[in-house]
Amino acid sequence: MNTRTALLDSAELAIRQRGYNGFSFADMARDVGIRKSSIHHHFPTKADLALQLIDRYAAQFESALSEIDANKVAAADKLRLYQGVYRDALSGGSQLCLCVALSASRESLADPVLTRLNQFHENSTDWLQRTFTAAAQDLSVSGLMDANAEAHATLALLEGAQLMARAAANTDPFDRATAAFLSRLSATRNN
Amino acid sequence: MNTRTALLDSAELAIRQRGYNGFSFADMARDVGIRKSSIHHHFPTKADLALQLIDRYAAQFESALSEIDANKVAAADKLRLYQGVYRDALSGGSQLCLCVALSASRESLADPVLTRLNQFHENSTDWLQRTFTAAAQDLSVSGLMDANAEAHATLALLEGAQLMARAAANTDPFDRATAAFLSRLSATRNN
DNA sequence: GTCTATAATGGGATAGAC
DNA sequence: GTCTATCCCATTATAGAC
Repeated sequence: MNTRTALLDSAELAIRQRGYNGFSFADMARDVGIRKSSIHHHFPTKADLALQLIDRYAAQFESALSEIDANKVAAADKLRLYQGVYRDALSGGSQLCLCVALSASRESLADPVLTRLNQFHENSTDWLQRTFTAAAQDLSVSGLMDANAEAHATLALLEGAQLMARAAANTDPFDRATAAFLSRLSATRNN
Repeated sequence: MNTRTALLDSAELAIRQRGYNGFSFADMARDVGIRKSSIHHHFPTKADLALQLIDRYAAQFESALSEIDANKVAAADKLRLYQGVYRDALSGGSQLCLCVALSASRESLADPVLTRLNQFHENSTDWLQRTFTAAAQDLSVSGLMDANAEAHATLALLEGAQLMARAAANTDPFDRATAAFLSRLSATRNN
């Protein structure tokens, strides 16, 4: 495999498991099997690496959302899949999704990284708002409020639930926190 | 003022603004006006300091909840006050409440600190569950689901909303994320 | 209780050979 | 692209004088 890709993979896993401050060039070098000074050839600074990491992640996430949208299913089904993405990312409570991990490490991030992070959050709430607006049409979600409020609440709920589960090193808090949300989604329906 | 108290205050503010890794003995020493080696007289290690900090915080929080309970108001009013605690702690987006800041810095915490943190989360969900159970009696909250699920969802929502707002350095995401929650609470009623 | 002085460690980054 | 060697900095922590 590409050394550059191996470095990105190592960094992403470390950040998701131990946070931005828990990832160091020394650790990555040991992981990949090169010396730490060699990393600077691929990524001049730590901020450069973080920037490319979040860009790669955002692209993957966008494509995951497109895939969800490609299926012509009810809005409730899309929201169920969206919750599943966050639940899967937890890996049983051992890691966060990259965006939550970076949000939690805000104080250590360079400005350009912070900008991309907020862009990521905006893209997420935009997609959620569109989906909740669709739900108001297909009536697949119960107790609907304003779509913008629902979108922000859903993102906060899922990110907060990840944080709780990671603190407890257990999926349980995530499942409890999202149970009420899931129960508002109507049963799957192949329209 | 007590040097010990001044050190705790300085540490708490630093952690809430910049995270657990953004607080150092050097910074505290400058804040308080002593040399950093003198800090070890009051707190042998950084973990000792963190432990005493979270204990102090948990005691303050418990007393705030008792004060909320002391007023014989509807459950919805108590939940509104609870949301207000988290909103006020944000200080316009410049800091988190200590428990969220520590949750976000999980990877750097010593085991005893992590234990207290999870204890704090349990106390919080217990109080919320009792309050949602009361809401099922006084009918002051609309769209009620299972009290345990509501409790975990509310804590995750508030902590996640703080995280979003801190990332954006703005209260706005917090207000949007909690708007739907607030709208479920019936208007104030002096019973 | 506070000071000076000093470990001991680990972090990101650079220069220059190969 | 990767290496060795080195730099510079910040961090927590300790010893011992006052």
